[in-house]
Amino acid sequence: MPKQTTLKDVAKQANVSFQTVSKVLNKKARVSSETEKRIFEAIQALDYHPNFTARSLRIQKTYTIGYSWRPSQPGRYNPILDEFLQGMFQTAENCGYNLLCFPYSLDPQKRVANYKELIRSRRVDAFVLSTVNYEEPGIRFLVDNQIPFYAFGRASKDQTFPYIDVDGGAGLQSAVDHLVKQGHHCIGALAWPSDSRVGNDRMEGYFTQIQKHNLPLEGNLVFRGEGTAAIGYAGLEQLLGLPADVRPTAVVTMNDEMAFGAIAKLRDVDLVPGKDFGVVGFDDVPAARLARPSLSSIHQPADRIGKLILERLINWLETEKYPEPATELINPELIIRESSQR
Amino acid sequence: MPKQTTLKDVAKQANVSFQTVSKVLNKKARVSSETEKRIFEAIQALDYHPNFTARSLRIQKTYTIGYSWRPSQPGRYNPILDEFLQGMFQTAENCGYNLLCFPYSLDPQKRVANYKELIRSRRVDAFVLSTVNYEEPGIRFLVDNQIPFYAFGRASKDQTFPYIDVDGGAGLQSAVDHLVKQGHHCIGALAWPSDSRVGNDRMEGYFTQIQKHNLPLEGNLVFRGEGTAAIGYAGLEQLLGLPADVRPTAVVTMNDEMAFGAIAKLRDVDLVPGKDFGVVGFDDVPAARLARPSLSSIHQPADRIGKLILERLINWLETEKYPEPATELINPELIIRESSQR
DNA sequence: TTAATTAAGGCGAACGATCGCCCATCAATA
DNA sequence: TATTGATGGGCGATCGTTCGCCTTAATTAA
Repeated sequence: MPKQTTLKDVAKQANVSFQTVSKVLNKKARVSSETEKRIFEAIQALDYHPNFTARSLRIQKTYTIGYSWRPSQPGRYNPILDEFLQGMFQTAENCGYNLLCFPYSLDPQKRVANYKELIRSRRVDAFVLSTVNYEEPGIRFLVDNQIPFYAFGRASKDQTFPYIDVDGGAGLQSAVDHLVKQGHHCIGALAWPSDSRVGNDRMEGYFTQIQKHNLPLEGNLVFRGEGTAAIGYAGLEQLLGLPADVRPTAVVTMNDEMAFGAIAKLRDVDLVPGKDFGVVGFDDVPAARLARPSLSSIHQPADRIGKLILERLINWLETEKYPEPATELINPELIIRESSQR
Repeated sequence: MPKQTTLKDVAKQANVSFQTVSKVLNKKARVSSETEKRIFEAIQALDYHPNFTARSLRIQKTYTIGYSWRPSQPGRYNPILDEFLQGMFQTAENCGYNLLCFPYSLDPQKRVANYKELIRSRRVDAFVLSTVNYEEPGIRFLVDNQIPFYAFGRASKDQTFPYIDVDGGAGLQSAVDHLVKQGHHCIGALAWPSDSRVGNDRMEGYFTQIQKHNLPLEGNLVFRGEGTAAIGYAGLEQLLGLPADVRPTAVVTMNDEMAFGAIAKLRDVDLVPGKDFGVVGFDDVPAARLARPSLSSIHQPADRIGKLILERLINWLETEKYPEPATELINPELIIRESSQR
């Protein structure tokens, strides 16, 4: 590792004090345009890059934001991770910030310890959180200690903190509307277990819109389970087993995997997806577009959300003013494809 | 942001000089067990966490490793990103390191500028690279400037640098072996364009093993295109259109998407995947296990590779000895499922 | 008895930047 | 002539560590 060129080297070359060079770089100096020119030439000639660590120490800011997320289970995958991360990176770089990524512990207490260590050791200025469920001890810790952070997603309603979330409920409303327009009068749902905060937000939109259209809303129109293709398959099997007068002719689902499972079941009983039975997924995974029939699905603009979260968070850090409004909901977009059209 | 507790606070409480506290923490002191106890009690009581920035500045090390990767194209996804990242995070944390992630510019020159800025400003000590194709200017820059880095993947053969890669060729060899065992005597391939380094490494294994088994190896048994389901579909269509005496009864593919496309084609012409025509994918995406028929595929241990790369890189940084051996190949595992069994 | 060694810990300097205060010089004003 | 104000830039202090050298007292070896 070669020795670094420092302010002092530049100063010597330009024949000024090193503090003056610093001031010129930070535009805090009153210097003659002539010396300024000399300084910039020296910087060019020596290929000077300011030492970030030294700057951080003096300024007491790291320009670094911490992020960790729950790893996807083996055999599953996170459909928006890459896009979300890239969105954040972009904004971070534009604003002179960096993202520090660290492992997500499955033990909530250890998670809190992680946040604490990173913030107390001044490795990061703030955090981004995601995969927030109802009770996240990390959130309480951050709020209590007034540590700036933004979440992708809500928690329980009594916890207030800055977040941006996808309005999953609105997404499901538009899905129901769309299916109604396609002529469906009985619409089921393949949902997540009722301890899922994200799932419940989405289902609220389903319930609202079903009622609005005066459609049947019996308990057994909603099948709950984890979001796998197998559960989707089993769920549709059960819905198709209902008596003809209460049997749905379409389903909304909490993710595309369940939707694909449902379509597999339709095939097995010789029903044509779209024509005979409508299916709408959630996430708009790449396979949704490529599948045959292609899958209608609700798309989350992960890239935009990543950018937005970082903009808001950085603005908070720079102005030191708590964001207002602190919470925002982003409308997802229903992408209509073959699986829901007659 | 509350004021930080520093070494001096601890020292005052323990009634020693702050440098002594530092020495105790770094196990570089000879102190009586009694004062040592006092110091640790003070640390506990004040909840002291060493300031990482100050430490970095003094030590001239950041304990931070930079990583950026090519974002997945819209409508596609990176099947091993999450696992690879988590593997790296884990090892990094265990060794007291952190990962700094930054955007990947599509402009190679800007990529080099990015590396340079991060290393010259002393924000990171080293880099991890991935998605390396034949000619990566970033690699030349890092090698020329003797900046420590490890790559996930090889480049052209005349560039020597430390990397770990999946032995894709070995993966394809085992796939061919497996298909031969299933009784196939003519095996095609759905490959990537021939400017893909990763693709060519894999195909080499195919060619080798086809020759070893004395199977036909005509040019038109290999169909090339980007790794999408549509290309897989089109590719298989062409292979099935060959005269009966040179028509393959199985294919290996460069990724699972192409394999799924191929299976879709088989369905359309009423061939039963596995029984009538063998298909082996690559990547072992989650959907491979869940699809019907389930897809045989070649699995890359991304988690293990992430861990390994960081172990090697950190070892290099700590010992300051160029890794030996500098390059390693990891055998992927062929997961046999329905799509390749009769 | 004296010199040499060891234990325990103090202290100044340095890492590379930023910040605020100070001091010349010179022209304009009272 | 003395005062004011602006311009251009120097300089000490500081952020929180670590490192190496030094001091003092006690212990051991010669």
